[in-house]
Amino acid sequence: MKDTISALLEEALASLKQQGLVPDDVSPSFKVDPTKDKAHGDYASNLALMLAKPAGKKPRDVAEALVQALPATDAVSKVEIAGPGFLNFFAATDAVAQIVPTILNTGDTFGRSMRGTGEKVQVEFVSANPTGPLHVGHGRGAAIGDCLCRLLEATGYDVTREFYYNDAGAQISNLALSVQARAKGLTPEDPSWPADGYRGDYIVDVANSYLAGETIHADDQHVTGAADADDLEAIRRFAVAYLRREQDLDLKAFGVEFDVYFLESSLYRDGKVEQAVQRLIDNGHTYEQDGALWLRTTDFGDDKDRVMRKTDGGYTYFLPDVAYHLDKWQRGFKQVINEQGADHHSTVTRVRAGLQALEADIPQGWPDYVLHQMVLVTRSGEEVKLSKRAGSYVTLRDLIDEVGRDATRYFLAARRADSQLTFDIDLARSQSNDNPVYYVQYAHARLCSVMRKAETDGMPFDRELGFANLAQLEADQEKALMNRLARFPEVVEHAALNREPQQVAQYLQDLAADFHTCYNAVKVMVEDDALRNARLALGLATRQVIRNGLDLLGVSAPEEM
RNA sequence: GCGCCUAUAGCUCAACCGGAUAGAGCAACGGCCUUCUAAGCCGUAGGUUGCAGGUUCGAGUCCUGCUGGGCGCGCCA
Repeated sequence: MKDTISALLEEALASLKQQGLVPDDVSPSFKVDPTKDKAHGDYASNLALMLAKPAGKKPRDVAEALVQALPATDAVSKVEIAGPGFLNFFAATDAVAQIVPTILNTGDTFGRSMRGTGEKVQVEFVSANPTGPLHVGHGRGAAIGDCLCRLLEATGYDVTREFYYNDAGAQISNLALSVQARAKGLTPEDPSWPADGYRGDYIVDVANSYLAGETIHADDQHVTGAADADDLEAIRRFAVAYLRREQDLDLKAFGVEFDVYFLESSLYRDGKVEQAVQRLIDNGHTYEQDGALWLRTTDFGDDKDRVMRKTDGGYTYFLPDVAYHLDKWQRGFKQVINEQGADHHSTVTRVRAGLQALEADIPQGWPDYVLHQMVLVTRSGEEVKLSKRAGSYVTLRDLIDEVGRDATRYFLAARRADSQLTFDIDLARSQSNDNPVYYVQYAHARLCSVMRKAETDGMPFDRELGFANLAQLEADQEKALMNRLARFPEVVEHAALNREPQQVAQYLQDLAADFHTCYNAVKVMVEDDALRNARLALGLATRQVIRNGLDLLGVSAPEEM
């Protein structure tokens, strides 16, 4: 419908140009938007307002000329000029209702497009260090990242989900020392406990498993505990494998799976870190100072230069990051999105600066970043800070176990990444109308119930009869619902291109509200065969779109509640 | 001190490339179940979009300055 109106306006615009009312070189990016107020029709355009200045006329006069020039069509029943010069389009009921067969004929693919034309996109997200269980912040990253991937896939991109494991840095040495200390029976209270050691109870589990000689299956590798508390290297390998497996299990329980697990250690093993260093030195962007090797990132917008090789010969985390991103580029990803916590935002400038310094024809501003703000968890109005297992933070596993996968995913993905999120456990658990997840799922279950009723009453949906009588869907609530359904594809595209999964959640709540309103206003199971089947068709279409939308969020669509 | 994010109804949040009278839910108040799931619906009330300027036909949205909140400013990641 929106496209139809845009096309009509394009023709009218061409006609005005021909008449000499508008200069030929004007091609405004005008909008055709759904109206907020029914009095303004179904769609409104600002084209006349955009043309007023170049045409040297009053907006309303331009609007008048546009209306005159609009080609005839039976999709639109009425066009009005309103306000400062908006064109209000009233869609013909028949035309609006055509969305119903469109949805039912395309089914699961309704809302999908080939906008991305199969282009490769990589989304890196979660990327937690294998030093402990995933926390709520990782959960937010997982929910946002995975929904983004689903949106991009629905928009026609070839998506790779990637998880980067920092398995080579100082944090890992720290982990090994902590597990070793536990294996030797030390506790964090002991004076010889390693400085900055990990204190959570899970370290005890790792140590016990190691001492018991258990075998860990993580990814493609199997690591068996050497049971030797003095073999720090064996402890390190075992602990990393153990925690990676644990994180994988949590992510699986959350419905998130990755295509590629990229290990930081592989960058060292394959010489990619060395190559990156050499390239930066060769390009003349480095200098030695205080016994360290620095990269002049200030040449590329950073506020201070950064150390890349420490006085002890080791590299700072930032250098493998640069090497890693060069590798992404060389793998052919013209589009890369990094989803991370905003507490790491300082790496954005740094990594981009490092990539520019490589002089590898990587565009400025590559890669994209989606940064999410902190998550605060509350219960009974109080902040929850501790979990026994992890110590100082709430784990993703805690949330999934307590409130369920659907509610956890929905809550973590339904807010703009930019704003801080308060995760209210009581609200997420509540099976009541103040819980948005249930509100949407209930709409789906209710529709399933209607369909079941149609079957059991011996009046199953007759597709041909339904499609033939869609013009009978004349109630305001039905028109509003159909207009909402028609918007789904643009919502998907918009959410994908702007990297804003929360728009899908917002849309679903609006759609569910439109449906519930309709449900209360209009009875589906009426005697009149024609009318009943038209309404069943609308119901099925609504159910399909709710299902498609929930699927983009990775949330289930229950048939009964 | 500097950088990034943020401020919208009592609360939690929306608002598509700048569009018409800023929208939902919760909480409050009043209604709707002998009829397809009341986990629902209808209605009432609730706003100087943090403050002050600017840009223009038009600003919650863009620009500048302030104020409050979060995060960051390591040879940690």
